[in-house]
Amino acid sequence: MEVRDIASRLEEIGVLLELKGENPFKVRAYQSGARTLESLEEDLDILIEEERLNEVKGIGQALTEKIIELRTTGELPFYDKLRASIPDGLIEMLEIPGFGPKKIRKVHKALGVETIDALKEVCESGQIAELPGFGAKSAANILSGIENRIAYGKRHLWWDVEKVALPLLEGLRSLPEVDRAEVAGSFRRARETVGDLDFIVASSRPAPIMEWFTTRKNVVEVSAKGETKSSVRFDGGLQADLRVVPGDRFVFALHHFTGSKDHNVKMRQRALGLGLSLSEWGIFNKGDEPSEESGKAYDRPLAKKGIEEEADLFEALGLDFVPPERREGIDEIELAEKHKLEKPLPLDVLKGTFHNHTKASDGHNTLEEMSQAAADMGLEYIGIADHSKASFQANGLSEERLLEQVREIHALNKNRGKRAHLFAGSEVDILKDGSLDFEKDILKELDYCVLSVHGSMSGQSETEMTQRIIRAIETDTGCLKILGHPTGRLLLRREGYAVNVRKLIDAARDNGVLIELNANPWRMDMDWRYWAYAKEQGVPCVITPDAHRIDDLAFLRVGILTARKAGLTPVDVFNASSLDKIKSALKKAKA
DNA sequence: TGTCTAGG
DNA sequence: ACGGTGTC
DNA sequence: GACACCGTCTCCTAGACA
Repeated sequence: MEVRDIASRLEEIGVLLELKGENPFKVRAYQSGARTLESLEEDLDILIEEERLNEVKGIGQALTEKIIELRTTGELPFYDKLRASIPDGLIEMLEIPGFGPKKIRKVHKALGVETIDALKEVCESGQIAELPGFGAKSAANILSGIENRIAYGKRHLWWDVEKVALPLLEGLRSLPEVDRAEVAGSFRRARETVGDLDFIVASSRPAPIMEWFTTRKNVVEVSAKGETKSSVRFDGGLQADLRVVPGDRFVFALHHFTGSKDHNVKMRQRALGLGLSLSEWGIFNKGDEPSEESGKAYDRPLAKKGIEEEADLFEALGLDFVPPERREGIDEIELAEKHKLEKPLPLDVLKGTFHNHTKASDGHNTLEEMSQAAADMGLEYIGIADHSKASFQANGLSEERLLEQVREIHALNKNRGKRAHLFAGSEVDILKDGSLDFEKDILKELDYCVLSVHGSMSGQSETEMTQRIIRAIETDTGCLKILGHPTGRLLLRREGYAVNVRKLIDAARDNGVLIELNANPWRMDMDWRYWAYAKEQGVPCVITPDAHRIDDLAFLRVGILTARKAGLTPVDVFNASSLDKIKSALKKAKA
């Protein structure tokens, strides 16, 4: 089992133990074990080998055994038993907003409630309101929480959220009462999916802003409307929070609500080390408590003056500016301290792209339209990689149709005017046994090919799938190879197939194969978390939109944000190179 | 008031 | 459950 | 050196409820 999966398993054990009402310190032990595991500097296998795992702070006897078991066998009977000892209904109840482990336990113990339906009943019958700590209001809230929990818990594609966020942001900024406005949260960090939207506004007159926000057309529910904070839900289920803060606190609120949580914790720890205390309300000297009468956290003097931008806030803690995309609490603070944080990729870094479809397979535009659209975006070149014949469902091209397309591309390039240069490629299916859907005699006619798995995705073990793809990576195609969407995931729809991504990266390194950052909002594959390793191994990234129509070329923008998140720089990104350089690289790959 | 939940 | 302390 | 015992916080804040 992968290290990250082991960590989340430990995390889950923590949750389950909490539901069982176990010793809170035991619960915490699992949670902190999960944390340390995720940010482990050393290689887990080496630690296990040398029997040094229990020397790691926070991992003792019990956790060591469980981690080893998960790593070597992927199984953990302790977990299975624990899981089986808790009714599924109780775990489901965690999705009800405002209803956490303690309350679930209480209701379970006092009334024997084990399912959501039973919970509904005791709410309606009034039994729950009798319990100490509960009342009529609690019952009503639980009931509405049950009704909405599906929509509440749902996450949304970054791309879809942006369509809601930008018009709202623009609207907020155009209000006369608004001094500054930004979107914060995981959207600003460019996470591949977003739970809810957070808007932060600087103003001294919140009321009209709240009013404007809660009366937007697509608002279906106003779940909170206070003096400084409102929450609404849009059709489609997306929730958005608006917070209005005084101008001199804007930066602190923006930073706080941008997160991530882990990043915030690290920032606050750092502040403490400097004798300061950081919160969403400002940065204070450690001893300064809020004044007695108000008790409000912001009611103390700021320890630093003149913090107007986030960069000032980082500087106050002795750090370089950390771009929002990097704030995941991984290593960005250490890097910012040592002035080693990569400069964020500029939004115009790409000179061209690869992996796009046309009408010939399952796209909607012609070669000419695609190359014109690419030029309109300021790109010098665009690669076409329509599906191969095995992708029957996508109208994959036969050998004849592909060769015909290559001829057409050459003709268009001869007389291209202001259009972008076209590269001839193919998205070649990696078949079940790891062979490719086209033979070398066809592939060598291409400028490049994208190797992707589309069929027979289930039923293979991680080892088999990894071997399958490695075999494809090692195949001589007579042209440059790009590994396409390495895990095959479709966000919010289906998990990727089981595959050892690190081994794929190693194989790509050994065979001079590039890896795609497929910026199609459903994919975002390879995942940003793996790129640091790819970069370390010297495997270049190709940012592609996997466009099926000209509008999809815009996906490149979120691809760049994701590459920023991964800490990639222009030298790591293949298609940051100009047309001439790409041409010679492609030629070299054919030699 | 204390307890619980939620938020980053 | 972990880690430090004190005890034999 | 094994064992029992005991305290245990990654940070900081708001708001709902009884």
